Amino acid sequence: MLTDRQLLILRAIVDDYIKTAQPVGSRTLSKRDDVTFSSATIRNEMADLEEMGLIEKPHTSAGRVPSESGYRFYVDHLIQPGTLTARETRALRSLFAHSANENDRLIKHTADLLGELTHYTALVLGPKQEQHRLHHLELIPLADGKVVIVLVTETGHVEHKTLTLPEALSKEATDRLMERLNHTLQGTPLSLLGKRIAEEMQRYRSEHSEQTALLSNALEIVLSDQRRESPSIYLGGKAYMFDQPEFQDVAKLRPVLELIEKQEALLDFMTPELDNQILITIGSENNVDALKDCSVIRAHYSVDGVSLGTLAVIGPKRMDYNRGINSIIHLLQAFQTELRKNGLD
Amino acid sequence: MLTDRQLLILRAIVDDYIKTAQPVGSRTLSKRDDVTFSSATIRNEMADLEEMGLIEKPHTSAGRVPSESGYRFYVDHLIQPGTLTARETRALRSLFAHSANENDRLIKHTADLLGELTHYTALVLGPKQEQHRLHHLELIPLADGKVVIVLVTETGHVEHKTLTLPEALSKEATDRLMERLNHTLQGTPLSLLGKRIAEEMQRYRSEHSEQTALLSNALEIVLSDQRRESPSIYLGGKAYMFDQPEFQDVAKLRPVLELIEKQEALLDFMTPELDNQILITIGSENNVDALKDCSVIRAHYSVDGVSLGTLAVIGPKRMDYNRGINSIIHLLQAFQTELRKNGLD
DNA sequence: TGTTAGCACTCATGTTTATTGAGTGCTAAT
DNA sequence: ATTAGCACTCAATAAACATGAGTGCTAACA
Repeated sequence: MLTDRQLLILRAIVDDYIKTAQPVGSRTLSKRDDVTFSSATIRNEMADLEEMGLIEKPHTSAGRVPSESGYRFYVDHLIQPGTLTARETRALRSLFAHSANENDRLIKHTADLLGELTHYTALVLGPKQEQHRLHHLELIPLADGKVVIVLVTETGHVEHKTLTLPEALSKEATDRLMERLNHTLQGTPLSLLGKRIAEEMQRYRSEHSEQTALLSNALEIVLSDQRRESPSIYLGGKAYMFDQPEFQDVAKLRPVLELIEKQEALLDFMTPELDNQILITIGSENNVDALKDCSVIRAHYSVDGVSLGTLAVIGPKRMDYNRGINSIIHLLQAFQTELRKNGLD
Repeated sequence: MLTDRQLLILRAIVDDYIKTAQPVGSRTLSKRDDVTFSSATIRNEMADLEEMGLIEKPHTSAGRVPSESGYRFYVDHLIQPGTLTARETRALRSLFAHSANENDRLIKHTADLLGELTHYTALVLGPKQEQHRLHHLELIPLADGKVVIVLVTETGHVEHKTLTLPEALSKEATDRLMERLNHTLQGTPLSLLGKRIAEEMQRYRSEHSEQTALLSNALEIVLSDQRRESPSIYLGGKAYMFDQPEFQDVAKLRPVLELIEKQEALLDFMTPELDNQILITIGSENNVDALKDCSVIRAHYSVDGVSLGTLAVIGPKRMDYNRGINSIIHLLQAFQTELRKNGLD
């Protein structure tokens, strides 16, 4: 167990290092107002903290730097909540005021805002569409046997596909088919849509003419394909990565930026098993090599108890956890409110 | 006017520098197979070329490096066409084979492909939607007075907006309105849609009940807004930027990557006055500070004589112009063919 | 007269050597 | 238990030097 003084020193080291990115030495610390004891005492305590694995020195004659365990301890025990400044709260409110009632834009907006609040790169994982329920299917014929099929969910989410049919179809036949599909499938979650539509089509084909077989086939393929589309990830504040001193080296910067652009890779990362709390992972805890020098703060957002997606902030291990956590908490609130207002998507 | 020997030397310098990124000296050159004269002679010629402003030296005792004018001359006079390797052509064909018949994907795909071919970052400016003509409007009511309006163009392009109406509307009223709108507005270019719809609505409102005034108002706002959406830009091969030795310094890399993410900034850049040729701009010729160390190759693509958008490759001034130009030419062909097949978008 | 060998000169780059100073650990005195 | 004091370490910076790739110029050559 750590003594109060050790806690004070550890917190001071982490705080200082977060601010300056420079190893912090005993003399520097001894000059702080809240430190009443001498640098020699600090050195002794530091030696102990180092033995416990909470801090380390880059080399013999350098100051101390928090180790990963040090950050972990800091995050778990030493962070004092703190709040957003009035200005930030105002910014948050006014910025949301402008946001459209389309959820796509709202999400993009949220990502930007989170970046701006934290000065780190922000990620927002959009809601999985599998849970959405079908509201309406519309089939719109174009020239040349091409057909646009539009799918609207109960939440107002719209998807569309274009397909080309080898033969023209009679309007009556398609109308009949669509009416039937809409009738039978309304309310089906997108995740089941593929299967349901296959069943329905089989029944339909046995009852009806060969002509619509073509269409039904195409529909089946197209709509079951929808299901596979993974939710998208929105980025905000990408440029903040450039500001971090630890990423001034392109070799360090590159893997992070590359990972961030890779939707697939991020997907795993953004859908962690996660109690309804905020999850902070530090360096190697991320289990992703590209993020071994980064820390990530994640939180799920939900509406009416249904978890929909994830907010995340990504920065160097020497991240301002306080600010990150606070920003994400506040934004989470505002964002969820906004989402609920829009009708959940 | 340059002598043949000077041309040979200039070309050799540029070629060499493109390959190695190292200043090239007279001795190195004299060892090439196609050089029959001595390093001293080369030095004399180099002095002349330098006097003409075609090459320069980073410092007194370094080799020579092409100046911007040097690249310009090289591009204008010294490039020999060359072709893609068989493997590349095959890759190109097979990759397009997989591409969906949605133009969005086709374009994204093209951007990736262009990046892969050139090993530079590629940009594709999507077609302006202003020229598209309206094919169909569909209005789909959701719960809570929310309404999704879906717009389909003759080319199969789909846009949608969600709006919230303060009062519920009768099905008949909306059906009547939509039928009329579809009838009147079909074939209207999106660029004119805002105006047309305003006119039409005015007429309509005078004829019909107050109730639909709400809807028509909303529609007017929503649809005229569409017009403002600028065409999007697709990126491919972003990561190749990291490979360039000239961008190993974050300070150099940053402005370029930042610019590339900025849709608005790129828009100007991607819509240049451009004869139907390929346009190459080198360094300061780009008139964009962030690109002062870059060269850009651009080409418009068109279908049936209508210019639709732009392909571009962006790399260091020391870019492999040959490869860039060839790739863009071949891809341009393939892409346009594919687009025509899809029906122009 | 154009070409080339030769040579002095330049200057980025790399290596070695000192110098400095921020930091530590340990010990002895308080 | 705390702290002053001191010897020690080592990154960082600077200065001194060597190296070598490159140049420009001149004089000899074909």
